Amino acid sequence: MDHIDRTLLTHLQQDAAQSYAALGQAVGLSAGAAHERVRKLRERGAIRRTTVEVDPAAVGGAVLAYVMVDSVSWMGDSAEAFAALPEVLEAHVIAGSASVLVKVRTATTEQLQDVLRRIYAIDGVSGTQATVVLETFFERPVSPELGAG
Amino acid sequence: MDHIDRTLLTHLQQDAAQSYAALGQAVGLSAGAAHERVRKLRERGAIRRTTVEVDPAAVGGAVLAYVMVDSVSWMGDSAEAFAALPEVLEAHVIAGSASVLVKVRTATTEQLQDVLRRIYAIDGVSGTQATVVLETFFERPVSPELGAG
DNA sequence: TCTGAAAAGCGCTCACA
DNA sequence: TGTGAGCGCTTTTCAGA
Repeated sequence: MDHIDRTLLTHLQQDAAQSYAALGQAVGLSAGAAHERVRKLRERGAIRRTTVEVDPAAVGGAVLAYVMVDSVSWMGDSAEAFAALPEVLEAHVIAGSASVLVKVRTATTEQLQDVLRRIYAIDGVSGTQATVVLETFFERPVSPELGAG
Repeated sequence: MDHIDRTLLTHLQQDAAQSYAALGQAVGLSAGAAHERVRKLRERGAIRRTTVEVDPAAVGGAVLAYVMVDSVSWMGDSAEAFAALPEVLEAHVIAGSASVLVKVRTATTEQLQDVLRRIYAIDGVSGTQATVVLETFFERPVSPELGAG
């Protein structure tokens, strides 16, 4: 994982549909060499998959909220319970008073309320504190340049 | 945006490198028709871009934290100040006592501390409350099937 | 809006350095 | 780990329905 690899990752994050010739030119390599490096980045798992970025508002996810989930028992193996709710995009075990932090997207605040009800129904959950987002400044992928430290 | 479009989006999220022939077969259309639908999804902005999913841990982002940022003044036009910090992956204006919620990834907790210092230096910021993630259950893209309501 | 086919471009693999 | 070239497949386009 050198500077060239990080630059390749940055360019692929911006546009994964570009040709290997263009990608190679951006880092001063031939198309074949760029292809080989990207193949290895996939092999190592640094690149997980090629995907498309979907506008949340276009598919019924205009309302964004973060929910602190309090519990009375250990939530360490409740991943599936949260994953079963399609509106829950992220679920993390956190340090602090609450035990799980989840990111939720719904079309309306009524649907958000329904998701909170379904979270509350999960075994061990004793309460929820929802924080509704009024405006999103930006959402962006992790910068490979952080690795340059 | 009908059922076919939502299915196309779901398949593209899973693998944007597959052929239009395979994509069309998944929804019962010819490659040409699938191509035309995807082209329109891009045109409308439902698909923002084709990208790669990068493993955060592979590029110096192993530590994840959410930070509530309190302020003494209106933070509505401080988007650039947060965007200038590469470790800040998301920044949202929120309802509630704090005024901005940010998602941060760093390699170490020492670097997280440094990011908090730089956030504190932003004009109007009066305090930060960081919540460190101990374990991530999952992080996934918005489900196009939400739109089926 | 779809199908089917033709043309142009690219991915992938190879021999070689 | 790199280059450059070839074959084969895919993207992209278009006429027709």
